[in-house]
Amino acid sequence: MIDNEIREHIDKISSQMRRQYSEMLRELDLHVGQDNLLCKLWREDGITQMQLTEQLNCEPPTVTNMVKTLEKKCFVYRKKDSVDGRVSRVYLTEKGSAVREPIEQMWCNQQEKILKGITAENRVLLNEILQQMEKNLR
Amino acid sequence: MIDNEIREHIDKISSQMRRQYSEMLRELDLHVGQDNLLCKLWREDGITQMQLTEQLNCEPPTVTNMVKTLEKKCFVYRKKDSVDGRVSRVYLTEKGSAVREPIEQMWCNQQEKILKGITAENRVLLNEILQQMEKNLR
DNA sequence: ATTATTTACTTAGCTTGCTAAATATTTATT
DNA sequence: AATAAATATTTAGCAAGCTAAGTAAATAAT
Repeated sequence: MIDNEIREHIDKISSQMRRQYSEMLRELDLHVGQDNLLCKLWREDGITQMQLTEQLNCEPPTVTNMVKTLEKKCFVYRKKDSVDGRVSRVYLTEKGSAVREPIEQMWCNQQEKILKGITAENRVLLNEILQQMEKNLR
Repeated sequence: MIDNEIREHIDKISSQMRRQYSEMLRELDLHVGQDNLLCKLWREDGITQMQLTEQLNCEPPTVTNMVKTLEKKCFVYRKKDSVDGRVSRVYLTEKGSAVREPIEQMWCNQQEKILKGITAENRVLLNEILQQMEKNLR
């Protein structure tokens, strides 16, 4: 069945991508997934952990742990919100800002690699289909 | 950039799929990923841990741990190979065979869900593109 | 035959990701 | 004002997945 093949392809592509990202990120002393968290801070520095859980689509303890390890490695730091004492805001350090370029370069390379041999029209179509699939999962 | 969108879509789809599988598998007392391991045994019972690492495309310690927890929960059992003393073979228990149907049903439902609204021709095309992408990653 | 290398697996220790339960602060109720 | 409920985060504990380093058995080299 083709539907089954599609599910298996997606499974394999995502796990293989993850593995390759993992390898490349190691050189920057980062773990897979941490690049996505930093990306949210590049877009808006100082967002709350709650906003991170929403944007990363994960659970609060995951953010707590990720931020904690990123803090230990000096990519980010935390500061309590001055108005709401419950809220913890996450900020980039210089080191956290500095890895932006190599990470974006890495993403770019990976995109090129994965889409090699696929025509421009097919990329557009693929994007539409994936958008539909993403919507279907919500 | 559309290439960047595609990468992000794949990221989101796979993590969302994983999350939903996780939820459904909990009812069967299984963790996400364990369904894939069991699947290999349905195809061929009694394969070695080495074969599992190849087929699951993961590292030996991952298989060791997964098999260990699946053994603890009585889905599989291990037996040393009679010829080669290094080799450990993994076998399904009755319980491990019994979850095949609900798991395959779950996969089937998820496939239907994710491909809703995508035409038959587009599914064929999507499958071809994904196949290409998978090859690109090797 | 003995030693060295390869192969299959395990152990220890890490991070992501989860759930369930706890803490602390803020807001809503009474 | 005192109490209850909601919100943001943390802690504890689990499993997947990884790397690096260890064990044990089989094979190759001397």
